[in-house]
Amino acid sequence: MTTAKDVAARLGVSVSTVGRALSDDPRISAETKVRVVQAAEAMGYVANQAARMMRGASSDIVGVVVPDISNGFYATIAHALSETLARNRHHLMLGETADDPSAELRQVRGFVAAGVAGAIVVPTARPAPDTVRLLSGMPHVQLLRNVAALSPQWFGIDDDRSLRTATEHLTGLGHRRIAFVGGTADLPTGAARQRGYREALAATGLAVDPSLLEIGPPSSVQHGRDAVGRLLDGADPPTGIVTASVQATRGVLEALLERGTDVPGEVSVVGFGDEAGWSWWGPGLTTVTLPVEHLATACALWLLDRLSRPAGDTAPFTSTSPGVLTVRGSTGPPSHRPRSAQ
Amino acid sequence: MTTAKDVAARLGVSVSTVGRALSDDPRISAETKVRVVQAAEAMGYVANQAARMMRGASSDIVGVVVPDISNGFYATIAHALSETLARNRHHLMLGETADDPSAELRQVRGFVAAGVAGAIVVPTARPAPDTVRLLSGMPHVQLLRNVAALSPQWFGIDDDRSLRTATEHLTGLGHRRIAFVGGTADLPTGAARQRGYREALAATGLAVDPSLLEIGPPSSVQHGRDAVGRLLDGADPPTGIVTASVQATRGVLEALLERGTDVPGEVSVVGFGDEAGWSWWGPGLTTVTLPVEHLATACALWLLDRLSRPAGDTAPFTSTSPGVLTVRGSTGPPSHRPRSAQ
DNA sequence: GTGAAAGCGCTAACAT
DNA sequence: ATGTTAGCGCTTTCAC
Repeated sequence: MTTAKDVAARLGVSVSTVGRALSDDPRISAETKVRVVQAAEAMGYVANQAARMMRGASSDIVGVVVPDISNGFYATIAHALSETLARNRHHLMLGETADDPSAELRQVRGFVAAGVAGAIVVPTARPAPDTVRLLSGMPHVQLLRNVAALSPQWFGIDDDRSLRTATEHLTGLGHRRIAFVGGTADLPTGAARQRGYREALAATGLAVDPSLLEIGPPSSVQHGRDAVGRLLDGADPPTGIVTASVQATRGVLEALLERGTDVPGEVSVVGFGDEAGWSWWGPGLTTVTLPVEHLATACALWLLDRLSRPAGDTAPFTSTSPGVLTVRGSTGPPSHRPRSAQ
Repeated sequence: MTTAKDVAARLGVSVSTVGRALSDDPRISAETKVRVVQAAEAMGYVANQAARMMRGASSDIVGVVVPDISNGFYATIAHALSETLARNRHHLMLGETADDPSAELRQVRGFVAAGVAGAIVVPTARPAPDTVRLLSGMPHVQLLRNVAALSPQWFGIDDDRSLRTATEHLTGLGHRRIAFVGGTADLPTGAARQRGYREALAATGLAVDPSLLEIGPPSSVQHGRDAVGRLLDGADPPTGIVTASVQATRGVLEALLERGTDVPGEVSVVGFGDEAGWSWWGPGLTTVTLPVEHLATACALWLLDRLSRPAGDTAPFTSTSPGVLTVRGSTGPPSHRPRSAQ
């Protein structure tokens, strides 16, 4: 690996001259600068970041933690982050947690060891104390999920409003038995989405029927699948379903397709997020489209800005963007089948 | 930040004693070890990784370069890599190239600067000379794509056979006008896939009709969309289409849906890869399912093994896995519409 | 305008 | 069994 010393030797100058020329120091003559830059280029010189960091410089690496990169939702986010970071001459270290706090801790430990400049985190429901401590030692932002133990900087979806929008779409169509399929209230996102659902029902004077509340683990396709079975095979099935996570939506869609359920004839469905293929699922999925790319980009830009500032500049900051309802074919008025109750 | 020096000073021993005690050196007395370990713990000492790396220690970071992480295909790969690396106590630095050699170079420069232990690369068609040189300086493997300039270690799909399988499925059903929609032969993968298509046609004694060859940029959804228009609006449209990349498939599916084309009545389609939702696209997409996860896992394991070996152990190694045909509803016998030619 | 030298924190070869 | 010293590659005084 070529070092500054090698470049200096080749040109018959000192290492300090090389260093200064490459950092565009005003004291170096234009001619020398050109010579040095060309030689460095020709020799494939890349400054050793470890050596720089020993001199107190912070790296140009930003750590990013997501639950699961194979989830299209997080893949989109990672892409937006990666692009924004790259455009600003930064690099990305990626860690997956699978929603496991100990995996999260391992990843954050890796960030510290690598000396990342900062971190962007989609945290697990309850990060380990060590995770919290390590993250406190570096600039970081929370993305999507917001846990109180971490920094008060957060970029997220307006989860409450998104689910209210979804649910109101169904109440507006005349539905009165609307099921909710989503994650636990452990996660602030889960709690907010449930709240939106409840608010929308309350606004129409509807009570929440506990048998229509299908609460499962954070990001579980399986839970979505199982919920469909329980709901539609129940004594008094819903005429509408709102889902509250991308994975739950996925499961619900798959299960409905397998059962050959008539959508929206037998049941209307409003999804959460908009993944590849959802527009051509059955009659086309009516869904709450989330501005994930903008969100991720804004988040990355905020962190980059934060990194360029002197330390300690940490005013609480929160940014939420609402989802937008995209109406396709999976929702319609409830059918009036004979019903014992009601 | 407490350093080994601080710990040494507190205990009145030398820095080397501290270093040795913490690395469990057999020459240090048990009693001293305990004292040092306790003091280090109490003072919150964490070894400076940058300093270690300057001493030649390699990091536990593996660089991964993919064209585009928002592409579900690569997201799946990144997930498999991340999981395998994490299980082996390694971390992942992710770079996207967007198939641009200069972006690729920037990412690889980042890897070098960060002192990654090795790299897993899905290379662009023509990596920059600098990219090649930098990668030569570290253990690396090619994934999916295989360019001659880089190391002879490669894990990929048997592209030739996969496309032959896809094409033979259509010839077997009686199709004689089969279009190919895929990327240029610039990329070895593109070339091999075209070859498979040609071989399958040749096996049935069919000539390649240049007007049915829709060759476009590497990973372009748009090209897939445009190709459908040109093919179906042409004078003598095909009765079958095989696609040769995930993105091309995506484009073809979208375009067919928009046109409202009858599949497989008007045209049969065999896809490449199997993304979320393809099973419920129209009549269900018949496609060549690729063993990407196994491939990525094997690739990561190989690199990890390579990293644990003494340097120079670099026998050429190639592993290819074939795709498997999954038959769904998008393929059937050609319909016999009146035709001027033939 | 440029060179020489110190030092960041660590480890390993070389003393005791 | 422990201490001393050199040096990794870089930046940054301090000299000239």
